[in-house]
Amino acid sequence: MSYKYLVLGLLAERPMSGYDIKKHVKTVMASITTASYGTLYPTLHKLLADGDLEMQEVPQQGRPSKKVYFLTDQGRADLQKWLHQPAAADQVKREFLLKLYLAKHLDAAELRAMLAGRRTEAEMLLRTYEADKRSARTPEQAWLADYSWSLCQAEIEWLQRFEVSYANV
Amino acid sequence: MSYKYLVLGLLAERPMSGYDIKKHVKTVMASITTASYGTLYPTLHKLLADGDLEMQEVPQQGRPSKKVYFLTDQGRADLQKWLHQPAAADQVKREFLLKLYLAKHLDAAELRAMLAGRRTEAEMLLRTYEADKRSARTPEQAWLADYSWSLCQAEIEWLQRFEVSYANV
DNA sequence: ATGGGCATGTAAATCGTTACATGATTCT
DNA sequence: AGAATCATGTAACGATTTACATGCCCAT
Repeated sequence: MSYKYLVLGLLAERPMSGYDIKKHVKTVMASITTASYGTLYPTLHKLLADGDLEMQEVPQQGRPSKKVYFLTDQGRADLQKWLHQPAAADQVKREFLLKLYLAKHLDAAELRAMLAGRRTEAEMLLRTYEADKRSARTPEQAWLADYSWSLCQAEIEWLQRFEVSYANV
Repeated sequence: MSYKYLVLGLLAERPMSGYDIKKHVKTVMASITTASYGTLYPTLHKLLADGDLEMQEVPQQGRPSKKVYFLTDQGRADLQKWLHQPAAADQVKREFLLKLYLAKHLDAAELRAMLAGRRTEAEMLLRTYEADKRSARTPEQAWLADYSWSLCQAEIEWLQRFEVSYANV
């Protein structure tokens, strides 16, 4: 997804270390990305080299010292520019879609099982989004959870319609 | 997405060359994947080496000869096994979601512009799905188009609700 | 003759995940 | 004592895209 703007966007809010960013991503942004250390640290190094970030090492008592990164003017400008561009139209690369497309190789019972399985998964996801909505601490977090919830709900409804209509065939 | 099963699934229907697969993918599966030659040919070579496929070169008059691939029993078994597994729960990695999350760095007018832009894009996509629904030649193609249409429609509705509620803030 | 379709492929670059490597401290 | 948390990073691997490279035929 280009993690550049993820990093830039989070650091625009407050200076952070790589570890801080990973924690933030894991706790409040899990529905957007799963960015790992293997991506995050190299991204920070690259942005530092490119002049989008600066870094200050902060010693701590009883802990390893932190490398705290913060935006330069250039980094801030890059972020603003990106934010003002329209979001790239992204493909919905779902494995499920491929299986649906290849459903001719399944018999009716198998197809129904697949759809039911998918719906069960989606219903579980929906519940995590509901939890996200309740625990949201900023408007942005709430929007995100609500958006994801809405699309997930739409998928469940589609699956239900499909299951009903397919049962009659 | 692992193109293995895309290739296996298409070849299960009828033997094809890499070129044929690419054409099929481009014309009727555009909403699922954009698989390029750089992925397709190496995937075919690998599946051939792994014993999932066999190949026969077919000379043609006035055209380069084709390498037509078809499934072995092993390939057919692999495909069946995969089809019977539940689809992996996939993340909705949308660039738009990241921008929404980072919206605190935009002022109200800019946010409205972003949402409107996104809605316009989604409405265009919706029209392509409607065209896909009309031109579908198999039930599977129709399901796919209908599924994509439903999710796209849900996104548009969410954006409209958001635009309305946000206009009052 | 130029562009498009048919047909094969490779190379370089980018992107990302997973697993590994290290080491101190704090909680149970 | 062992597990979790804090904190940094690298290496190997795998996946994918884009661009390149080749060449024949057909229609305008």
